[in-house]
Amino acid sequence: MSKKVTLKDVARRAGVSYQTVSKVLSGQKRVTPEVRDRIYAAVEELDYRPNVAARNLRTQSSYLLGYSWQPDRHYYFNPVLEEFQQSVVEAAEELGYHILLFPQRQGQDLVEIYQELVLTGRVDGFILSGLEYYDPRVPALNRLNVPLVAFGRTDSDHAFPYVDVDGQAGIYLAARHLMDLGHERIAILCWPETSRVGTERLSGYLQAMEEAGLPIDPAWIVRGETEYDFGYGATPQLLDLPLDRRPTAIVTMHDLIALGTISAVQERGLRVGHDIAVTGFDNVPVVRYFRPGLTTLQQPVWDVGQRVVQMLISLLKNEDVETQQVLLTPKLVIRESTQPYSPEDTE
Amino acid sequence: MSKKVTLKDVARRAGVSYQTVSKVLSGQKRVTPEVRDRIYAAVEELDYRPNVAARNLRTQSSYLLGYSWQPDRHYYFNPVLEEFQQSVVEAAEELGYHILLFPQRQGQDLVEIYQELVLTGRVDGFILSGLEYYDPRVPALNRLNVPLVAFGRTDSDHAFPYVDVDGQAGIYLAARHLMDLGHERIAILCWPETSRVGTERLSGYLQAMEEAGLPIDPAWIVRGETEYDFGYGATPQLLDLPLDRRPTAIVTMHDLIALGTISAVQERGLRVGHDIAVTGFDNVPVVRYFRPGLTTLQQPVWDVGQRVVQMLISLLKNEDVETQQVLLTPKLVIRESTQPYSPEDTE
DNA sequence: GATTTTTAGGCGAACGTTCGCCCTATTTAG
DNA sequence: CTAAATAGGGCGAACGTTCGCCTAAAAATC
Repeated sequence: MSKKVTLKDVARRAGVSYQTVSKVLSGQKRVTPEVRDRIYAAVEELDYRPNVAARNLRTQSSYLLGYSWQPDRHYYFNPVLEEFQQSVVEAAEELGYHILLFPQRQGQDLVEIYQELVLTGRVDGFILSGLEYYDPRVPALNRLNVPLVAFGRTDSDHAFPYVDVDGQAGIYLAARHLMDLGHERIAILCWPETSRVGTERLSGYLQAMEEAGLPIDPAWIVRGETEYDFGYGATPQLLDLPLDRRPTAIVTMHDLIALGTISAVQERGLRVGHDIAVTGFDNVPVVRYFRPGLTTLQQPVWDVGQRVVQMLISLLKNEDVETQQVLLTPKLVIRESTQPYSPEDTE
Repeated sequence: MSKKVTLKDVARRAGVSYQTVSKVLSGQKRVTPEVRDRIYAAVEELDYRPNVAARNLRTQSSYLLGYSWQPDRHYYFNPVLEEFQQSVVEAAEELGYHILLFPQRQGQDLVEIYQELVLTGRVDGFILSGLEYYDPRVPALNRLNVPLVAFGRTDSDHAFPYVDVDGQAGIYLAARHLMDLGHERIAILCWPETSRVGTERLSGYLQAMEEAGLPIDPAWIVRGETEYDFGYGATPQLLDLPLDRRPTAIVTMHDLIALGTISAVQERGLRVGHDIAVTGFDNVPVVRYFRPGLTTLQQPVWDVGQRVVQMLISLLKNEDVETQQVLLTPKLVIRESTQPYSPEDTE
């Protein structure tokens, strides 16, 4: 392989100084058309590309955005983050940036890892996802004065730029939809109180119930941590309630919880949809393979990714960003798991 | 934020030249213990980290490995590549490298994209996945003289380093397992002939049948492209065969195909496992939620990722790599979808 | 026609490393 | 006791850009 082509090679061929070539290529200087053409011809003939290491050193930036996600090592299934990542990669490339992936092993000091990447100048900024209450990364990165934009929010102590999907509005939509179908006794399977996302989604349920003037039986709010197993395990105790307290609809935090619930409902011989309506969250691809089709909420994940990157790069360029906090609304996808409530039916 | 700390800052504090600091930190020079301690103390106090842009410029390398995967934009579900990516990220970091992600939009010139990253010095090498017959990336990168290691093989025209899972051995294992259970009429749902992975897996089936001296009815080999829908759609035509030609077991190329098959079998009122045994491939996480449990093949994906990275980095360092072509065997995971063949049963 | 402004392009410096070579003082060998 | 070897550390240069400033010629102004 031939040696690397540099600015000097181009300059020699075009008969100008290499600094002039640099300026012409970056559009910072106008020159006579002849010189311009000579330069571009030389670039073409030599197949010149600027060396990023040199540019990075000079401009003190890496044009790299750090990103990391923490999967459960024994359970790879996260279509939402998968789509988010892909969106982020494309958006970054369009703006001349790339995504640098780094690991976040459990047990290792998170902040340390992020700090290392900043101090070595590896990355210009970070994309965060999977935030929880009091996420240590936000204050740490603020202290290091490094830009970040998150997919998701944390506690409101520190103001920081993010794009998030409004889980409250989502569950509110689901609950309203059920009420429109005539359901009044609506239960919810939700995540532990320590989950910010869960708490927020729950509040959408509470809001919808309150607005509609529907009473909430404390037994209708069940908390759990796993996905399918939680739905499968928690549903029987809802179905065991006296008939006048038994919910006719179950809202869940996630599609997989909903699948567990549906399974439990079916094992009772109840009809999903009519007897017990069920909703999920995320519209994960595999729900396609289950019947009845699951009514669920679709997050505008691709859009989130695009906006996160655009916002982060604006921040890096010191452009002022209009809104630093964006909240997008999920879309209700209605399928067969939610049907009009018809009390005179089976059983 | 204070200014960046450089070698010169450390040197000034330690009372030596900055080049000496560099050499001590990289272990290239021995110095008196006192000087050594002074240097390390200064590093500690100033929290010094070497600047990677400068290092990259000087060493003419980026310590970045390029990786890209082409997902179906409207269908995010690829647990295997998800695990592979995570493995690769961790392995790279352990060896002082990072993964750079870049997009591969359809319709765009693949080779162009890879070339750009090489000529600008953005990456030192590439990790490839999702290879197909005559993959244009392999010869293109060879021509550019840039190291690559692939997860997967392509046609054997160009010898190149790869780590792959032996699909032939995998399907062979599945077929043998079915034979051990007494099955003799075994069908296979496979991918189009244009699929290298599919062709290879099919040959495992052919090998097992031949070794066992079992005849193959041409109707037992069905080809299709989608996943669940293919399994669901193609199975009835197998079940419609005259009883003496009807398969008692169906081997498939993928778990999702198997799920479609199971669904079709169940709709016929046949018992999955006993009447019709079914096997999948990949052991994707969601099979957990289906009953009966699916017998399938688990790829050692994590291991593949580790080896790919180790091999690539060895190549970059010009260390000689013993074996440039590694083939790992998948593990058969036996669940309820394969049971002993018992012909006197139902129907 | 003399002076000022603009234009085209050159030049030096710096970004923060790594690496080879050089020098001096000490140790070892003869 | 002298000559050679070694250890400790310094110094200059280079990696390939970008950026500000400078100069000479051409153009515009009075």
